[in-house]
Amino acid sequence: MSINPNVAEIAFLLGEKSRATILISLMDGRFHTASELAYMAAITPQTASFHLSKLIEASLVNVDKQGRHRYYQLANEEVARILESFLAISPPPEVRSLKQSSQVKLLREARTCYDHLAGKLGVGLTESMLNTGYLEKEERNFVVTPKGEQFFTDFGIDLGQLKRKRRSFSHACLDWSERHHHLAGALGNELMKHFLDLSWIVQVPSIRAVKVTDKGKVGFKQHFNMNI
Amino acid sequence: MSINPNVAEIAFLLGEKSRATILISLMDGRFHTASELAYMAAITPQTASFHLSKLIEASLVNVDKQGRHRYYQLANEEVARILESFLAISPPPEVRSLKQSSQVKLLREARTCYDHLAGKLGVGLTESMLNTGYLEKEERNFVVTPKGEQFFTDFGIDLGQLKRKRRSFSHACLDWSERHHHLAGALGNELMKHFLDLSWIVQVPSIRAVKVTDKGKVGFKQHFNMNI
DNA sequence: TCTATATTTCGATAATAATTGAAGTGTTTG
DNA sequence: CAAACACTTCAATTATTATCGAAATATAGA
Repeated sequence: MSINPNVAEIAFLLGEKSRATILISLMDGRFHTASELAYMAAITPQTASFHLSKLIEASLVNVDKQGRHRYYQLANEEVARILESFLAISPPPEVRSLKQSSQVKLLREARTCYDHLAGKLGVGLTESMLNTGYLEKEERNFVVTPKGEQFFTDFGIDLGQLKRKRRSFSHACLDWSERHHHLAGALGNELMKHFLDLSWIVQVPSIRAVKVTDKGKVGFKQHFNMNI
Repeated sequence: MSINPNVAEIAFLLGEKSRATILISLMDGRFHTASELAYMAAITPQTASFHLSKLIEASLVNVDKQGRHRYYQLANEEVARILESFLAISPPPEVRSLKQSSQVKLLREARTCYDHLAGKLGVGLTESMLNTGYLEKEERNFVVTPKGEQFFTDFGIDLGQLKRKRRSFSHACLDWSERHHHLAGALGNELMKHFLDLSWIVQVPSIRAVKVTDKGKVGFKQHFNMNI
């Protein structure tokens, strides 16, 4: 019984914190840019690039070049399954299961995804804006309707300035817990920053969860017709 | 979703060739000594000890101290399952499946286990010696009967010298392919060396398999009443 | 073309880990 | 008890590898 080299190779690649974080980040099925992945793993883009090249070499990850962006994703279903089995293998420590499960609950409820809102809150917000006709979905992006432009301006968001930024203005981001798209990009980022400024949401320390304040509950109801 | 540190930790431990070899060697369910494991992984006992202490710390492996020996085994069923799933994850390359399966067949037939015979040949030989009354099983050991002493002496094996050796004389070893015990220890080793000297068996290069020669077929039939 | 941005490559450094010789601990055996 | 043995611990060495600053490349948009 000789060991299949793949076992050790895959295990080796997973056995490094930064790479494990990158791979698990990619498990949401979305494409991610190298910078996003670097941010998530708390390393510099250079280091992320170094790790990504290793992952590509091992056929665990693919790149999709689009202009100056490079979108990374897991190479195929099997890789995702392998990673899933890894996660399944090491369940959260039993002792802290109460705290742990409440953390997962919080994350499902509302969290940051890179620099915008995700979870029930993020998806609900996006759907609300689609329903009220502020946004329209168009392939991988959301576009702001004239009605939306009026709304965002009244709400205190300078769309002109955002559009001038070199990053994606408003792309759709698939939510791992909700399995629906939510708003990402500069607009998604600006909205979240605005909610923080308005104290509608506060960040939960140490995890990526956010919480809606009482003030936020009123605000989301009034401006977005959402019941939190 | 924060990453469970266990994922990276377990993967890290598996991602090293020597440790992977040790772990997979332990998958046969038997206890192994540090020296055996070092031998299998082709490293020095010091290095094996170093790796084993890491594996113990991570609760993947247990030790059972018995006198000056320390018997290592997988910590529990779950660890075995995890390893199994790893092996399942990376099946042998399809292209070589024919060669691969014939190698496994060879190993099941007859192989070396550390320094004695295992597989069908090893188990069959042991059962033959039990049936003819040369050996008797006694817990984890085999004992040589008076009839057996006569036989081994006639066969050209100096039992006195073997008993004077500081290693286990004749313990029972569980066979992973046959799920039966076979003879290990100094006597098992001496028998195998004797078979090699007599050209009853030859080693198959690069894998741990051995092959019974035509001369061996006659010999095993004549002296051990075995049909190969 | 120039600038901002995203990413990679290069080079150097720091950190980490595997390996082994030598020495030490504890155990069995004659 | 002394010698052989199984194994570990220590210490030093040698890879290996992760990391990041600096510079290069490539692209999009003004």
